[in-house]
Amino acid sequence: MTALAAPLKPRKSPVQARSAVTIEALHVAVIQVLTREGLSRCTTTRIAERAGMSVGSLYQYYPNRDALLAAVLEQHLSGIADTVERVCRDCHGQPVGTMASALVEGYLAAKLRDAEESKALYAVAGERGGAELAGRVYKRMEAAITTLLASASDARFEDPAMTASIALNALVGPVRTILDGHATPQFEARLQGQLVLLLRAYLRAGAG
Amino acid sequence: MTALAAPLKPRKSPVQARSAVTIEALHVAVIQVLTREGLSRCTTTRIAERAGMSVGSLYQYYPNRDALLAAVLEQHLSGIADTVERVCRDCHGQPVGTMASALVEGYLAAKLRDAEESKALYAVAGERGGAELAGRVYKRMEAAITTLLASASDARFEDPAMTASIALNALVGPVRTILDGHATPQFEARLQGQLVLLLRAYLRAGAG
Amino acid sequence: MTALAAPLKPRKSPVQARSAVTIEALHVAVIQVLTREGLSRCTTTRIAERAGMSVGSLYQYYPNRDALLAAVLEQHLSGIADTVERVCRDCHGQPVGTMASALVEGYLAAKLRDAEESKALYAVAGERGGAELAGRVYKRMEAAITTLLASASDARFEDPAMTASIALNALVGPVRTILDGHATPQFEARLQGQLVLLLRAYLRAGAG
Amino acid sequence: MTALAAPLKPRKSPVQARSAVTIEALHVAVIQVLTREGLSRCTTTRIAERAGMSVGSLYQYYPNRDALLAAVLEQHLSGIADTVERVCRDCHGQPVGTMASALVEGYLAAKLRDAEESKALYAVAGERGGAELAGRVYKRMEAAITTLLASASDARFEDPAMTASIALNALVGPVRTILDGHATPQFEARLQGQLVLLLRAYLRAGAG
DNA sequence: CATGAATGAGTCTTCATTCAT
DNA sequence: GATGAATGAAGACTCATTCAT
Repeated sequence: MTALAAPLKPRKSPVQARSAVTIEALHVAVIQVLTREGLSRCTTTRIAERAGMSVGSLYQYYPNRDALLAAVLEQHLSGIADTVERVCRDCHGQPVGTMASALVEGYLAAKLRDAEESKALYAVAGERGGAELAGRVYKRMEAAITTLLASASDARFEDPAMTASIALNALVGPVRTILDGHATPQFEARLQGQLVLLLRAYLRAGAG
Repeated sequence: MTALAAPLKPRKSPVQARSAVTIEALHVAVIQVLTREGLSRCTTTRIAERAGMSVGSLYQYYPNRDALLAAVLEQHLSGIADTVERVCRDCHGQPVGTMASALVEGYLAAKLRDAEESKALYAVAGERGGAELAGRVYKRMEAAITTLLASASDARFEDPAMTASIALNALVGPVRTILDGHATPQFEARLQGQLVLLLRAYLRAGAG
Repeated sequence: MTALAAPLKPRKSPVQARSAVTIEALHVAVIQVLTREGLSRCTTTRIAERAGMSVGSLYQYYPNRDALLAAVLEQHLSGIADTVERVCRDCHGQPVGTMASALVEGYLAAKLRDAEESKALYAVAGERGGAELAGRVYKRMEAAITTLLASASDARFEDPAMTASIALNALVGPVRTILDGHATPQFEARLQGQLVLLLRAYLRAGAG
Repeated sequence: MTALAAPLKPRKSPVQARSAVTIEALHVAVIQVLTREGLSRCTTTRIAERAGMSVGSLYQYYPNRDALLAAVLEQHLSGIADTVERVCRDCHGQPVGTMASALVEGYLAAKLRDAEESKALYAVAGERGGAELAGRVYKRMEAAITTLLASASDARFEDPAMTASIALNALVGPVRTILDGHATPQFEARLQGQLVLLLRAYLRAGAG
């Protein structure tokens, strides 16, 4: 996966219903193979097999393995970013305490909804092109949070972009720890509360 | 890298000076090849070549490629953990504000000292066994920080382990963002200050 | 192209105008794809696409890829042979000097009229069955020239067939050199004159 | 074989005796597979199998299939060119009649010595890069013949290069006809005599 | 009849690992 | 102990051909 970022889009636009179904089957298969076999054993043959089609068909929809993996990763990350953006719109103009809890809840919910998927895709994101792709999506979230913070009813930030970036990235670590399975049940149970605590404290401290 | 977690230790104990030197050369070579070629092109032949020895010799020291990669990853993460543990010993009994800044400084310094190495190894850590290995090392750091927090002169934590874990993981995300290169120069410049802010605010908020 | 020599003829007799048009479109497409992509990338899908039809339709007209390529090659070579035969008829009974210049002019004109086509088809002719096909067509030309030589008004050949064959094949090499592009502009410019010189000299020398 | 001309040389210099033997085995195998199966079925697997080694070994000596085919073609053509050059040196300063017969004899002998090999390689020479390679070697022969003609004791050529080129290429066609098998036994038997006749007539006619 | 998605055998190429020297 | 040639399984990708729509 040297050029994961290259051709991200399916070859055929899923105009026909069948295409959409096939593409979805491929994405699901990727997650499954990734989960069961790991990235290095996530081969086109195995993906196609699990998706119930031939390798040839896979290549009818994606120009190469990397494009497929990238598409799956992008779909996943876009979903997370969509959630964060929606949360940001909903909290616009609220006090920072509300923002903090809404962000934590939204991000956590989005990431944990398909925990398997989230976990499986960390490996893909770690590859060359995956990091760039992830970077682009993170920028979207950062921008949304920046706008959000600037609208806070009870605080004023000197450098909202910086604060937004730190805030977002501070959520990433702990959530990944859970997904990677290095967390005790306790940790998991109390995570959301602690993250709200963390974010509120930081936002309040960071406000002028 | 199907069994990254398997045999971590070199076959030979580095009793002889030559072994230690050879092993070190291999580790350095791994980082270089990883950086220049990426994980998928980080082959045993290339590693051996860059380390100035034959593939055969490589297999004298490690039973297989995964063991070598795992050893390099472990060495790297152990180094980070050592730093964190030292910092924790040094700050024992201090106020939380001091602890926060010391932890941030120590962790950042350790990770950014060999930024190339840190970055290169993310891919290795993403592989099957890498996550578990990373998890084990993180436990060490978590334990050290837990002990540290419990010794704070100006605070008392209800669940120091939980707080330690969140605190540590909150550092991970932002640092990775820098290493992945998705950070603006501004971000990088002000990172340490913001992380100290973040950690202090969280620790104070989390203290009973 | 394992069995290039196999079924040469289209499945449908071009009774219907549409068939003839479609077949012609396919032949043109073959030349274009061959020129732009080379033999190994001259696939049925690409041919059909360029001919403005589906692969399925292509198989309505030819039983397989090799049959199509063979048909195109045969059409091309037949055209050359037709020209040579016509020239031979036109010069019947003339002196050898006239024959030589007419043959050279006719062959050169036919081959260079569609230089791209001629050039593209060398690769096809090089394949297994292509050589046999080419051999058959050359026999036609050889026969025509043999008859021609036997009718010469100013010469008598001991073995006209032999002389015809050598004469014909002596033209082939130089013309191919031009088409392959290894010829200087000078060469090209003076080629016809030299070939006439060559042929006249040989025919006169070969005449009893 | 899109880039047949690319890396022509073996990866390892055949310093060790074993290398030379292995390389020779590969070259022989290429000719055999080419002869028995045709160019399109001349795969790396089949070549290696016939050479009595594994595919991996093949790739230890050549970076890819095209490089191997190109090397075989070049070796063959170089041999022909060597012969022609030697003949040209030997006849330097002789009368054109002598030159003509020596050239014909030399070229024919060289090409027919390993008729199978010569025949098999026509297909390779037809490929993209093969034509260029062949072009380069032909230039060598052309140059040698040009020098030869300029030294003729009994003739003076206005444009020896042009004459050399036509003369050389006029040999190519008839010889190929034999090798392709489209020749009657008669043709073959009398070929040399006729070619000498052809060349002598042309050279004498072309001399000022 | 036309279409073009699906198939899967077959290609080239790479690489971890072994073992004779 | 060191070396590096040999191995061959496995991966990514292509393409001729078929057949359901």
